[in-house]
Amino acid sequence: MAPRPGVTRERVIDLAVETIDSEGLQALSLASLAKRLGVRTPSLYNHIGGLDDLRGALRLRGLEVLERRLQRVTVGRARRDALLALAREYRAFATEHPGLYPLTLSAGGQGGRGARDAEAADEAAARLVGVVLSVLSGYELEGDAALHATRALRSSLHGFVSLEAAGAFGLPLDLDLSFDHLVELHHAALVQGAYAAG
Amino acid sequence: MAPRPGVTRERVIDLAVETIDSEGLQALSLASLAKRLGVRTPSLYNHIGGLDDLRGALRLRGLEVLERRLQRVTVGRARRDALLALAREYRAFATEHPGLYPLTLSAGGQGGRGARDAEAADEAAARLVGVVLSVLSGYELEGDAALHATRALRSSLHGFVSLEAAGAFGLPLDLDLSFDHLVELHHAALVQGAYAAG
DNA sequence: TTGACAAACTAATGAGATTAGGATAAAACC
DNA sequence: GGTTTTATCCTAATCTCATTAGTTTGTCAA
Repeated sequence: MAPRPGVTRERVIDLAVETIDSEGLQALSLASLAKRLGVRTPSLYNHIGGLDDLRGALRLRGLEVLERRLQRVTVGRARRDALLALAREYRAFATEHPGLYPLTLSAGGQGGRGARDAEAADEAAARLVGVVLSVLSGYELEGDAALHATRALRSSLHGFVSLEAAGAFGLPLDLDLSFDHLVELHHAALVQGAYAAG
Repeated sequence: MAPRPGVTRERVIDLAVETIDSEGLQALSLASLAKRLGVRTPSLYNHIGGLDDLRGALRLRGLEVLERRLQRVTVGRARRDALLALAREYRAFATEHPGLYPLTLSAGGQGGRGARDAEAADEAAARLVGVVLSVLSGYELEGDAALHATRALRSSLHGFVSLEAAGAFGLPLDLDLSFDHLVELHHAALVQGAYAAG
């Protein structure tokens, strides 16, 4: 299918993921990717539409992996069990992919080559929210309450892992414990119907 | 004090704040700042140590303003009153400063010209955490519980405003309501001593 | 008026993204 | 097997930007 079996879009993306997770988001450059792939920079344009397109592809990749992981750890579980599993897996993903994780929240791309990716990423993001909603459905919320609860949970999870990654939790206090406390807080609120009025 | 009253460090920083809040973080460049200041790019180096130094200065600026604002709205209030005021002001700051806000969480700088700024920023960040701790002190937590609660609250606040800024809350459901729900969740947990075991 | 100094300038370098156009190897086709 | 097609890769060039070096020039103070 492809003449001269060398670089492929997948290989570029794979290498980009490795790069940003080990060296940080700011270390992502077409020049360094090309060098590590043994190719000149402009050659990358045969596989990706440019840096923005690559970022869009990375966003899609991250969302797909995260959604799959959350899906996997929550099947067969419900309520507190499912909630804790989902939360811990979310944090694990962010910890293992410190570069990829923040890209999953970047804004969708514009037009051009990455339009398909942007659309697919939006769908993956919707499925991801769906997984969270499924977990919360075990608490039998009704109407808008489930949506408010989903937003609250996503906020707490994203906030915690972001602050953790930024090194914003300075004090020498167990982070795992803090995280579990945070999740328990949500569980308690869900059990006690804190969202009923909403 | 200064020959040729033209550009000053403060003016550069002020203009940088305007730029990132109106055009986004990625729009920050020495070239555009210099042009808007009516000066050649290298001249900026008489006032700032470079782009990294400028980012460090912006981080400091953001932390100082945020801390001052949170301080102001919580004096004379306690418990639920103080908590809600602090949370809303936090969100207001993030909304009014979509470019400056994320910089407040960036990692501290290294050496060189920005070392003083980095140190000052760390102190401002510590004061900011102090404000949150003060608000939570009204709930009479003891020991590590207060720290866990602070982390939980910061996580939720940062997460919400980040997701909001990223446009990650897609559904047409009132955001103000979701936010207040989230804050009430923390209030309820604090009142009910959810952190007692910690 | 003059000397000192900060602030501004020009010139140059280097990294990086991106585009245009030509060369080529591999696959597809006859 | 030879030919055509096509995707991949290349070189060359342009553009933007950050940064450094070295020089000029206002402005203030003595």
